[in-house]
Order: sequence, then structure tokens, then C-alpha cells
Amino acid sequence: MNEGSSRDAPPEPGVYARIYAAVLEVPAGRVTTYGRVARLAGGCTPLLVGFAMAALPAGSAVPWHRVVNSKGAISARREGRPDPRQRRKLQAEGVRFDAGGRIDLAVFGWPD
DNA sequence: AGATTGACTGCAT
DNA sequence: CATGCAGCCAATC
Repeated sequence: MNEGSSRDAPPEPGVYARIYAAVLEVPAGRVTTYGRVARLAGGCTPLLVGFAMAALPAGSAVPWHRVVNSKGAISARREGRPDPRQRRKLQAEGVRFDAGGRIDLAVFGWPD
């Protein structure tokens, strides 16, 4: 179970762990923004939050789908196209989208 | 070690 | 309200 000969990951909670912890604090049926997570994580930028989400492995316990941009919309991935699974999971949790595909942060935004 | 990119944000135009 | 630019931290080349 060695991680490999490469540099092992930090044994103690780092920026990534804080970001994941902040996202885990988001209750179902609510959404938060990258900037908010970055602020809760402390000392990191929204861009880094997105970077951390991209590094999430499949099956992770982190509700990455509850993280949207400040516009309340789902951000596009490297592919240049948002992941349809994200919107699908949010709708399954009761989050509603408007005609523009945006979420009302005043209602579903967290913290309230 | 420097340059570039990235699931972003806020302000100015 | 749409577009452009700069700031930001970390990872990758």
C-alpha cells in the first residue's frame, strides 16, 4: 500500500482536506459556491477548490455536485461542457433550476 | 526554478 | 445584462 515511489501525499490535513471537509458540511438539497468553500477552507482560492473537485476520485463521499459557481450555475469542465450528472443529482435532491439553468442561491444557497 | 493552466470571483467598461 | 482583465494558490510541464 505504498503510494508509490513518488512524493507521498501530506499525512496531515492540507488544503484539499479542508476543502473536502467544507463540501461535506453542505446538507442535501442545498448548494454552495467555490468561493464560499474556499473561504470556509481558508487561505485558498475558488480556483483551487475547482482543482480539488477535479481531483476527486469516483465514489468519493464528497458531494462535489453541490458545488456551483457564484452565478448559481454549473461550471463547465475541462471538456468545455458541464457534467450532466451534477444537475441530475441536484434535481434529485430537490434543487430547482430556472430557465437559464441557474440555481437561486437565495433559496438553495448554503449557508443560508 | 520559471511559465502556464485551471470545475473561479469581483470590478470596471 | 454581456464582456474583459487582474488576482489568486497549487499542480504540471
